[in-house]
Amino acid sequence: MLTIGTLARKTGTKVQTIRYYEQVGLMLEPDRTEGGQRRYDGDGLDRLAFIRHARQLGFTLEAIRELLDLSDDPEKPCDEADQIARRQLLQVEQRIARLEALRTELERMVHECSGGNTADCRVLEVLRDHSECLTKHDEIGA
Amino acid sequence: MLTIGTLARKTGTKVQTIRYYEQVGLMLEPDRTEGGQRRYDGDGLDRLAFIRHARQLGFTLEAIRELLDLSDDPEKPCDEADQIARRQLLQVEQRIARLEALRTELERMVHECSGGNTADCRVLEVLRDHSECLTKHDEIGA
DNA sequence: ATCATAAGCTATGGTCACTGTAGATTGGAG
DNA sequence: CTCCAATCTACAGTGACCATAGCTTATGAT
Repeated sequence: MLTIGTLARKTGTKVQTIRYYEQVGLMLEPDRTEGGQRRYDGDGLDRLAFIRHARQLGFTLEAIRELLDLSDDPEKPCDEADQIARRQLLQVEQRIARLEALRTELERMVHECSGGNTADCRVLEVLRDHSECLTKHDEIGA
Repeated sequence: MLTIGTLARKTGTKVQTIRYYEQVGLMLEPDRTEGGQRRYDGDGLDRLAFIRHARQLGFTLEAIRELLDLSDDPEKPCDEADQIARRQLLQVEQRIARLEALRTELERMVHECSGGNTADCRVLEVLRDHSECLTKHDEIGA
């Protein structure tokens, strides 16, 4: 039986985060000691590892919830899990594309800065005048 | 003189967002009509355009605050603005690197899914067992 | 001059995925 | 039995907004 702290260490998760996952229904309510402290078994560890791994791959908690539901029912067809992963892949690809446009723009800003004073700073100038941009970068929140 | 709604349309910003920028001190308090409605001039428009453009390039509001301060004082040396932009570039590059690792992993998951049922779904399997990963992807929040 | 209504106002709460804090309680080692 | 780290609950805060409620103002039509 693992304390929440041990579980946290084993999975690289903050203790509060585990409690948060329980609160939002991703982690199941574990057994408690007489005094009310959580004690986890192997299943709890597996489930948390699954959640953390999916988070590292950028899945939202909502997507992870779906994946866990699928995972709990081994008879269901695999399509849904596949769909979720494909959606995630698409999102990652879009993010990369947008970030690459930003990188280009930032590189241009930085390389053109010749080190005078802010009155003729290229960085500020580019920010002031969007029309100087070579790339499109229209959405906010990379 | 522009109403907040017109300013919003011209810059592709939500009205509430403009009021939020004012609240956190990024936008200066504009003149008001007798009835208390905000009226903006060209400076307000320029300032908002600057903010939005910087946001599109991924700068945080805190970084934008610094950039605006620099921009307001044309005598200051350019180094600081350059530093901020370089930091931003570095962050963007790191994000791209991490997202590319995720893309690789997700592609592998998706391509190996042969479409049975969830019991032997590769997507779920990979999520269950981190050791199957070929790439490192250790931080959360791409 | 009056009226309708679109657009503005403030204040507050919600989002996502946590993180941090305060103050009380528990568990295990010495 | 005492001590202290670890745990507990409950709540507030983060960033960068977005949405809502309930009210007031500005403007164009009559």
